[in-house]
Amino acid sequence: MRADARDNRARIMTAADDVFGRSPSASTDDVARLAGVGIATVFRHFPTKTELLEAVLTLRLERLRERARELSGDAEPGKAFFEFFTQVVSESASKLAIAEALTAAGAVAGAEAQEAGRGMRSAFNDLLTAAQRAGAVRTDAEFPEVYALLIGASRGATAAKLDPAVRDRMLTLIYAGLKPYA
Amino acid sequence: MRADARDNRARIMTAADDVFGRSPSASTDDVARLAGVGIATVFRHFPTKTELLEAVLTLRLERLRERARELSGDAEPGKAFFEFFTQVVSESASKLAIAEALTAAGAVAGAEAQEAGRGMRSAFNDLLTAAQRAGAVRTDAEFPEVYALLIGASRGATAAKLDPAVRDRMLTLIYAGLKPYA
Amino acid sequence: MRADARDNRARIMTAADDVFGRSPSASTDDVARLAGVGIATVFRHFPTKTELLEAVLTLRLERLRERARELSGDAEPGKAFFEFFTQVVSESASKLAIAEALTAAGAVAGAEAQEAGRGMRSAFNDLLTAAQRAGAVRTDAEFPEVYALLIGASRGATAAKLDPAVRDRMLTLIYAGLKPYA
Amino acid sequence: MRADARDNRARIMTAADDVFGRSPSASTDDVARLAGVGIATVFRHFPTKTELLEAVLTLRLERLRERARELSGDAEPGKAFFEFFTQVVSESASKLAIAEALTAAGAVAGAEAQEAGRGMRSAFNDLLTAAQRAGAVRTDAEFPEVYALLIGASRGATAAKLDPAVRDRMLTLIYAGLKPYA
DNA sequence: TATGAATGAGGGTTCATTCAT
DNA sequence: AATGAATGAACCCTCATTCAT
Repeated sequence: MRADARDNRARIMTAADDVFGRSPSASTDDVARLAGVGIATVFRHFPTKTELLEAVLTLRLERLRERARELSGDAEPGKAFFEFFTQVVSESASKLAIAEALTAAGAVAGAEAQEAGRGMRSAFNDLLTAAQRAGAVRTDAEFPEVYALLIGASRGATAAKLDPAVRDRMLTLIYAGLKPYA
Repeated sequence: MRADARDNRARIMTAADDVFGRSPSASTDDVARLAGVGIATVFRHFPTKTELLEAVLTLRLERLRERARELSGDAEPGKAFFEFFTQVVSESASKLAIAEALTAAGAVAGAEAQEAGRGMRSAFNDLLTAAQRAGAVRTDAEFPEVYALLIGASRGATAAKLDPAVRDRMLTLIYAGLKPYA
Repeated sequence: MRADARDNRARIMTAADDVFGRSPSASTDDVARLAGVGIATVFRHFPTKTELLEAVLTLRLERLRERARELSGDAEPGKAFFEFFTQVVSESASKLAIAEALTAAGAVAGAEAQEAGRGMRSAFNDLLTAAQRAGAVRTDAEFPEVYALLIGASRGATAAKLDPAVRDRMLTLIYAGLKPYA
Repeated sequence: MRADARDNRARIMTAADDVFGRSPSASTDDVARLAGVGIATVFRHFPTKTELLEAVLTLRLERLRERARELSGDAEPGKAFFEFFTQVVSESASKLAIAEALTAAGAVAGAEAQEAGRGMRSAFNDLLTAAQRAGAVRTDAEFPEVYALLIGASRGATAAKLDPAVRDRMLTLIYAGLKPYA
């Protein structure tokens, strides 16, 4: 791939992340305009709008996976787990795409997106397990329901455009339910 | 209103609830086709697609309000509160429209929908307060964050098409956080 | 025809004259609403929108014919002719239907409308001939071009929403051309 | 602008001029079909039907302005004035769009169309003034009413689909009124 | 007879995708 | 490889006309 092509691809991804983060029903033209390229260029890189959306989701998932991995070496696994959870939900409030990405993580068609979803969930599972081992999260909580909670809290924050203070109190309630002896 | 018109209106509402319950971006044609009427008939009853959507949401909200009110006289307020919560989330899993209704409850333009939203939230607040008085829900949990939890759990269940067992375990975690001394 | 039916017919005609006088592209619903009847009643009386329009034109033409006939007995034929001309153009400025009627007078399909058109033109021709005999209008001006002038002045006044003062000065120019030795 | 785009734009304009010249209520589809392009292409060049109509009017007005300017250097200002007047009215008989353009010249929203309208009226005014200075047109006739006459004669000729001979005799009457000592 | 309801064809407009430069 | 232009299917909505009450 030529250098200018790689550049364009990156700019399209950035633009798409921004545009779809604001409004998932945005048009491909919007993306092209923000990226400063012609619309045909977008379709050259992503033959289908769906593929473009999947690429955005994949990027999001990979970033979340990275963050989870960074935190997984933390000395305080409980703090690491809750910090990750909080960050995801907080960002979801302003980035529709994150909540979409979390949801679609399992249902998406493309191979790359699936792999990214698996990786992200795996990293999140590591955080959870470590926190449980450290006694910071009750051990009878299994991964599927905790992940469902993460999705729910994210989508709830996104959809309702939640007041940050309310969002934090909601997280406090969730964390109370996740902690041992609760 | 004439009998046949009332019939058609009801059929359109039912069809719209079904169609938008599956996909909120469905077309008005889809609704008309499922209802078995011409598209102009839909527009005669609901001059705008927005008004049709709002009517569906309003109906949903009114049903939820009814259910909440029925439960509000229950002898065991704690049980009543959690039962309502569970029912809402369970149904949301198969009916997008419910989650949409919960979210839109405050943001919707139409007067009727707004009133229905207020009524539903008020009835849910009554359930919450009674449960708190009965010692079944911690008293430092205030309405906004509990409602946010309800929305989040509903949207999460909807979006992820959650396995029912997982959904129940997720609710268990949420309830653990809502109960006193948790 | 029953008495109530005759009443309704008259009310529909009045409403149509008003509505189409303002906007020739108005809908049949507008007419029905202003007339205070159901839309089906309009179509019972006038099976086609075209027929309704023709009825309105016919009425207009008949009124113009009446006015021309009233003036045809006037002691001063010249004054009568110019008065009629001025009245028609003045009213056209606020009633689109008049200009339409004049234009359509010859091109309309319905038998009644054709008859009304012939009657109106005939009465106008009488006014013209009398004025010419009285020496108030040049005798080499024949009916077709004088009628064309009437149509033109009417449509011009209508279309341009002419300032009344300008409209009068325009008529002065036209009359200067119509008078003998001019 | 690319060559093919410029070609298509020209073909759309030509088609629109033709179609709207026959019937101002024609559909955008009609224009596209006659132009031999897809309907979306029409909307790409003219985002709104109104803008397309205005473009057609603007073109007409500019052509009239050009013709007026060409004639304004004529050695016989009187002949030039009447020739322009006659040409406009003659063409209007077969091109609705010209009469529409004349009428809309002052009432149109778009900046270009307004400018074209001003330019055309200004050029016509020059012709008039020169003709008056040369003693070919009475000096007490001011621009507004002469312009109103032009509009009226055009619309009259258009609407009535006037026989050319009658049209010419109508113009003779009008010119008689415009000449001095009349 | 009068009415409101129902209808389908059509209108303007948008958008994902393909084509030509 | 990059671009702007072209496309047709689909969407929301309106209206003259027909049907059922």
